[in-house]
Amino acid sequence: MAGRRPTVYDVARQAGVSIATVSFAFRRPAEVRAETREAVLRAAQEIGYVPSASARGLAQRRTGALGLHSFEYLLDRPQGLTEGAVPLQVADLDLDQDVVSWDQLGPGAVSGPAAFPLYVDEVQRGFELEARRHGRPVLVGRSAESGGDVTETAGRVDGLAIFPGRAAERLVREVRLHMPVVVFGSPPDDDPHHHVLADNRGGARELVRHLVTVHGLSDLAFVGSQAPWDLRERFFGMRGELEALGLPAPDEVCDDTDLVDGATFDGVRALVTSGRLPHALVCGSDQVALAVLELLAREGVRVPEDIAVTGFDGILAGRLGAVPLTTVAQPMEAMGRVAVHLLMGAGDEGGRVVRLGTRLQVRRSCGCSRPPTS
Amino acid sequence: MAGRRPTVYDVARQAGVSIATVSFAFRRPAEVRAETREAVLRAAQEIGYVPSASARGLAQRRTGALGLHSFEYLLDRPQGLTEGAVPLQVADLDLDQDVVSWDQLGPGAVSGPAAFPLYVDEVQRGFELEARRHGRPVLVGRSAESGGDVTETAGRVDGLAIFPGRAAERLVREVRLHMPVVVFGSPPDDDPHHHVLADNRGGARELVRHLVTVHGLSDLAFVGSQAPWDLRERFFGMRGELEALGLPAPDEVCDDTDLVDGATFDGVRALVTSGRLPHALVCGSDQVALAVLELLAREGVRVPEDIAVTGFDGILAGRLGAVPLTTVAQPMEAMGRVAVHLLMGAGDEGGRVVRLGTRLQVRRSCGCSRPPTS
DNA sequence: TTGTACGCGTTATCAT
DNA sequence: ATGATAACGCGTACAA
Repeated sequence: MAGRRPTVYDVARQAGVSIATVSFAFRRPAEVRAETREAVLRAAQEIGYVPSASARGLAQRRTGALGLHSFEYLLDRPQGLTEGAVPLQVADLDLDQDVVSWDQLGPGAVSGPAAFPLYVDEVQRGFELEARRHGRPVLVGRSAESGGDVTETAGRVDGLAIFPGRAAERLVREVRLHMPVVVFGSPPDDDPHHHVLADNRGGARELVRHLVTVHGLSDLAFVGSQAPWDLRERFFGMRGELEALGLPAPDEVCDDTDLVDGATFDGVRALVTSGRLPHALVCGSDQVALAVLELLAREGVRVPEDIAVTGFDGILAGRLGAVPLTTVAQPMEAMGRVAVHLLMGAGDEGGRVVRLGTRLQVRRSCGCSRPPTS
Repeated sequence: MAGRRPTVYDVARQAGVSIATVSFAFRRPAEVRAETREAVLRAAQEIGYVPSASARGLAQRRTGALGLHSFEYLLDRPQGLTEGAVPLQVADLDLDQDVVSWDQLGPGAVSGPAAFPLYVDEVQRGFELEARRHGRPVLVGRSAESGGDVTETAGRVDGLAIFPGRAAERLVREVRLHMPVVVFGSPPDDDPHHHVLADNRGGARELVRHLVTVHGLSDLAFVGSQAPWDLRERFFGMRGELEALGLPAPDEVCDDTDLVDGATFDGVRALVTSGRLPHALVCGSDQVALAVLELLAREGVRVPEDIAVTGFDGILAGRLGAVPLTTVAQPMEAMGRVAVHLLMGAGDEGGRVVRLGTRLQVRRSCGCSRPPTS
């Protein structure tokens, strides 16, 4: 199994031909005599020859793969955002036993439904499916927030899609890659990249309209950091719709918690303690909303009876809790597919901006008892 | 953005040094004078230099990446197994609009919860997380059942994990790759590969014990193709436990439907039509069980009142249906992590076999009303 | 149809 | 500390 990997030279020698013939036998089978081709393929099979993508990529100046790189900050949390279970440490296991029992694995044996699949994962699925349709392997790279190793991923692919994460927007703008690049959910600047994003403002407006006109709620508060561009957009959308409906709109978010380690939600806590709850907490993302739901449950605040809570994204976890989450769904799989489509599009130089529509997903947390759509 | 990718030569010229110095500046920063290093890095940044993984891989004889290849047969089904919604066709979209509305995207806008994440996806997540921990990018390759392009993936990585899928077991046994290989859920043959699998027999036995001793069910029928090795193991486990409990065990499965296009479940249908239902349908996998649940619902058979139904795997979709599925959970994330661990293990030549324990997941479909565990 | 020879961009081994 | 140069394995133009 180990040992040096066989090369065309080995195959050529084995088959009694030249390396060019070996290459031809693989790349243009039609242009080589049948029996030579057979001999070559058999020789290759026998010695376990696998063409080196490195050498091929070098010769052709293209790797053939597409890349997806995400800057993540909270990964590797088996049970979800707020519960801090420790991920499985494989090195600590004794793998030589007959059976490694479930109990030895601990909570990291399976990915908790609150931790997977998140937004990134669902977009990634679309990316993988569309790449497969084009016969392209996908290289998945992930790095900690603002880590510089995008280049590690970029060096391996012909085109790259990037999740800028929470604070890496600037980094992305400065990156100057000589290949097509798609950036998800970041501001459509005058950079040379393609942008794929959801209609954040439109989605937020539709959500607010629902809360106001269907449920008669008027005092809405926004929860979520304003650092990421897309969350800012959602806040603006909320304000815009409130104003359009002739209601007062808050100037500031009521809580700018970012979902880093030990998210405290001081703003929300303050509201709860003061006893002066708004009618609804409009959260910047599902992950924020789920954490807020957990907090409220601990504090004895009932949702939706005492207060409505909404999210944004449409991740699966929002359906699973005790209180199913009303949210604005993004077309996540579609976003991944569109990214691949753009990366494969040869001619189009410039940075195209593709904005995809959202869909209001009404569930229980806004006060709807029998949701029209699941 | 386009144009030739800059190389070390370009950087060298720009910085007024030799290519060796450029290489050193990146790889052994300590061994180069501070100001030259600065100059080099600045030059690289300016012209957008990204090291070519192909060239590096060629020179070092290793790519640095790990691969995960799956042979799949049913992919790209946005809404799940039995409903045949068409996946999104990106090419048909007009991406130049202001906003591409949700309705134009159709059902393929998001991955249906019955289609994602499936078994493979959850294992893949563990694989990605563990690979990230080791600083390794992951190459995801997928091919249609029995497609030969494993080599496409293998040529790009230093180690490869393979899902042999439903019928590609033989293919995997014949593959002779000169790198560490992990095979998921296939028989631990005398091949040179590592094997990572769940305790299929043990899990099935625990499940059957529950059905018999807790619910008093004695007439159990197995549903699922016996082509895949792991499903055979589960059937054997069921028979073994029945015999151990002094009950008659069926010689054959009652339905050997494989989940290919238009899975018909003739065996199950026959049972329903005949009106002589067994006490329980023990399904070979969650996906089979979910399809069976759907079929029974259409036929007006109530679960668990008229018949119990169980699955195997523990995928998320099993929790989401109208009748939450009792199943045997595999430690999917852990399996992916262990695979990476084995691939990174340098010395160990031979094929190790790691068998991970399962856990009975009791929900409603077996007749339990208040499940002890969720 | 098949063989020879060069280039792809990087690393690493020498000299200097 | 830095520069010249030889691999690395494959594709391909060109020669035979």
